[in-house]
Amino acid sequence: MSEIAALVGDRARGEMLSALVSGRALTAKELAYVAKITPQTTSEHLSKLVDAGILTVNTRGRFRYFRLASAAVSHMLEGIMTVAASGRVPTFRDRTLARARICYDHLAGELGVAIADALIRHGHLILGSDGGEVTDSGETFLANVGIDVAGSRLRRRAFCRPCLDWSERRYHLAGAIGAAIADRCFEMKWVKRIEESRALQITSVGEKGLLATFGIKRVPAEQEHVIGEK
Amino acid sequence: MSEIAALVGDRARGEMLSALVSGRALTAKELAYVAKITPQTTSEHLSKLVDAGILTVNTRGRFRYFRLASAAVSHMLEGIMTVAASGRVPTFRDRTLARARICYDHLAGELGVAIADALIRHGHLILGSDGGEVTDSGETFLANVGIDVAGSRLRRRAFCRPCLDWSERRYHLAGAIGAAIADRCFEMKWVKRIEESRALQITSVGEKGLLATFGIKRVPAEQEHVIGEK
DNA sequence: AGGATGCTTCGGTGCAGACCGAACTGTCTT
DNA sequence: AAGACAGTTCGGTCTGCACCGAAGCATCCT
Repeated sequence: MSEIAALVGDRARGEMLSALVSGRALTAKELAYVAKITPQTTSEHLSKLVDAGILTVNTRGRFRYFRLASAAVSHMLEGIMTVAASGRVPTFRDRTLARARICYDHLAGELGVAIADALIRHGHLILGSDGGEVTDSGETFLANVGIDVAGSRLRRRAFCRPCLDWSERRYHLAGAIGAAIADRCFEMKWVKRIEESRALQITSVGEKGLLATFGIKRVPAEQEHVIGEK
Repeated sequence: MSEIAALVGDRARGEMLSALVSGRALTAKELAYVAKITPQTTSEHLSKLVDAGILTVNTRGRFRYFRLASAAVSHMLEGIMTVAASGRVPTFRDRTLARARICYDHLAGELGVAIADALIRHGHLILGSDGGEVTDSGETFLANVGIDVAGSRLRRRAFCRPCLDWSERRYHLAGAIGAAIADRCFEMKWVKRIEESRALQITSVGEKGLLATFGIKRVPAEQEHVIGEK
């Protein structure tokens, strides 16, 4: 265990991994930039991370794209961030991330929770002890939003989990359906990435769309930030 | 983030933290023993962990008892173990832990999942998007087992989460109710700790009790161990 | 072909931090 | 009061490893 933690425990590697929680695949050079180190050193770090099964590589010509190897890795990183954030005074950046962010491949933060809540409240989604399921009405509903649950790739089986993380201690939708919803939100330009981070900004189109579709009102910005346990 | 991970990333500190995932409070000397280092060095490590908010101390006379500071810390550690275990060949020890173990203060592993499943199947527990709730029948049922949900300390609100960990990728019951169930299982000697680890052994009394109470049959020992994603 | 670009390998430097021995504080026992 | 025991503080050693410069290997462009 300590071997894995030690890999995350280096400043430079930590920066790289944080950048990759956005779910994007980045090249070695881009990662060198975010970690503020030379390409040589970056290369060493990356090969260690790949060897440990934390990252996977995808070579495209002379570029090598690195991404998190699995949802388990993303989950681990969020877990570490949770502990790191507790007891710390939330920065502006923290608050931005708490509002809406990408967590590997799905939406998290207040936005992610609000969407999951809305789906459940309207009976579009049922959550049981082992994930959940999209209902018939949910299938129709999502189809109207532009997500074809019945179609090929997606199974109705939903995977939900509580990003028991530093901003919300509630469930949001992960897995294939969560990823599809996130993709669709990008497609419709409801959200867009802030800088190169995993924080998201809800566009004005998005605010209208979210209200009309899910009944989600703008989250007041001055809302108190909840941190840590109980 | 990397600061927290670096703290876990040391071999000696990792051993100590692993020992503490059992939920027990251990003294500095005991931790020195499990980490195989001298008391001086242990002291340094422990003060770092306490400063970082990973551990809390409880001084009793000349003894100082250390324990994990929060469920978030426990959760983080399980997340790291998940990644560490994936891709590794499961050892006998892994299999023992996968069967039944203590996760901070509640039951995890196959046993933890089986109990949560049984409660849901019999309508004693409902899980929603934000944790769950013990039903009326559940309250009666648990009272018969010796757990007073209606009583003072416990609220009906259940906190469940998927220990998306290396042994089971399904929900089990955590929080106050999960802890109460675990306590009661110890009280009735249904389970007992193995060695000084967080692994649990189901006693013969326990096997009978679990079958009679929850309808849980003995899990076949030769069952294949599931590791990793998907 | 020649040069630019992305990335890796190698060799050497320097620093952080894990570790222990020795000495000290505080608590409990007899 | 003396000794045992739990834990800490201090000083010093030594190793692991993050880092970079230089050089090498692919791939792409023109």
